[in-house]
Amino acid sequence: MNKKEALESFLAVLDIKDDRFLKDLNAISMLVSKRKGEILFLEGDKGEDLYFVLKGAVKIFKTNSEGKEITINIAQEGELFAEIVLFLKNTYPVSAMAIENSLLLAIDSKRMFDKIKENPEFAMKFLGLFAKRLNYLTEKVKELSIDDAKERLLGYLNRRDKGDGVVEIKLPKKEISSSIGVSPETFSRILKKLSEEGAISIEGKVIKLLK
Amino acid sequence: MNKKEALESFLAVLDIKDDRFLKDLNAISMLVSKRKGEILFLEGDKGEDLYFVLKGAVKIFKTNSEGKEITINIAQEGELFAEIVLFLKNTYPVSAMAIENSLLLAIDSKRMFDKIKENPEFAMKFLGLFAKRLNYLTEKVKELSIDDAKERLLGYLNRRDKGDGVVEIKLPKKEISSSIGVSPETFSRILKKLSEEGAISIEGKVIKLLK
DNA sequence: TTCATATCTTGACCTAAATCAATTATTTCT
DNA sequence: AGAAATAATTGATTTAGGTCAAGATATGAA
Repeated sequence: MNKKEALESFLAVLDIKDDRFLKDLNAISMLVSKRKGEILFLEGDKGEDLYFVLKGAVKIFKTNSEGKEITINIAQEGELFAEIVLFLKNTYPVSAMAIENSLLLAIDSKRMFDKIKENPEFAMKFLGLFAKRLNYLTEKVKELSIDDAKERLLGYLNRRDKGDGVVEIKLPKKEISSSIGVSPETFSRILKKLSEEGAISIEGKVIKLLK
Repeated sequence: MNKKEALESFLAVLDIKDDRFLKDLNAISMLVSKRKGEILFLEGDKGEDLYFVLKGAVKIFKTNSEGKEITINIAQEGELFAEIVLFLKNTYPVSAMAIENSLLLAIDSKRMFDKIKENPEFAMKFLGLFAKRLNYLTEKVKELSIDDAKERLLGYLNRRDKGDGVVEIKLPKKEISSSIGVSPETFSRILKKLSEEGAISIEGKVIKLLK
């Protein structure tokens, strides 16, 4: 994938159809590739870039003083992350690690901020994007505090069901378990139990939601 | 408080200093007062208003199928809530209840949306506001999944310490406990334990953070 | 002020899910 | 292909914090 294609897919996600921003965006962004396991930034790092995922997957996570970790989100193809640096200048409030070999578009947040200010169209797109993100996090807060592990796992699967009840597990299970706030052991046990209860069927990396 | 003062304090929070929006905003908003315990809206309700708290406190919460409840946020004087309806049209994704007798400014979201579209200044303010909210929720997700009840309670107190180590508990303890995702019993026990350990001292509604 | 209602505290008990430990599978690298 | 490393499963054990119950305080209405 070349830079032009990258920018086009970024604009497509923002739902901006004409090409007049291509040159502008080209000047404030660059392609970067990261190998699986590479850290992009850690919480507290100074940094100025927001990212758009062209290929691969990046885990956004937080760690506490005891070394425990929670995955806030896994950004995959077509998703933005760290866009918060547009407004909380200077330091990243989360950490990010590539969990697959990934190709990313790194966008300079200061200059992107100016673009947003100059173009109400961008501002509205970002507002819509932030609203979705707020909704996602609100739901996550709810699940983590009042839904049990089984409900959270079913929630995860249901959100990925496109209507046919078939969900392909593309990420390592330990990443999924961390993203629903559950230990890998518990994840494994619940999956087994759901299968025994007849709620799902498991064939390799494909899970079918029954009933 | 009259309508003009209400609008002025709303604009002050948005950090907009001139008065040119006063008339516009007047046309799309109204003062409403709610008694303690009154529901403003429930999750799933159709609704078009976002709110600004002039006086009192409003609990924003979510409930699951088993009737368990988590407080997402308690909006107090000078805070906006339900601003998400600006972008997720039609239905509220959370519920809201006045937990004190409250005076609110209800703002029509459709017409506010148009104002934001017309005035990049508004758009940027809302983006900044959303960014803060995203940060708050991200921190909350982290606390709920990897911090224990004691750390969450200390986090709550520390965020309210303005530097002198003195925190006044203005809200009912059961509201605070729900907002940190803990049962009232556990809340009570941890407070006692912290006091015994010498980490805090409690004098009525005032808690002093020692160390 | 007094009665009624709601909130808070404390104790006893229980349970969901984490942790620890040991295999077993699956990737990845040479 | 084979070895080494990483991920996933399963069992045994522990524990943080929820629930239930009872009593103590506090709040508010008449």
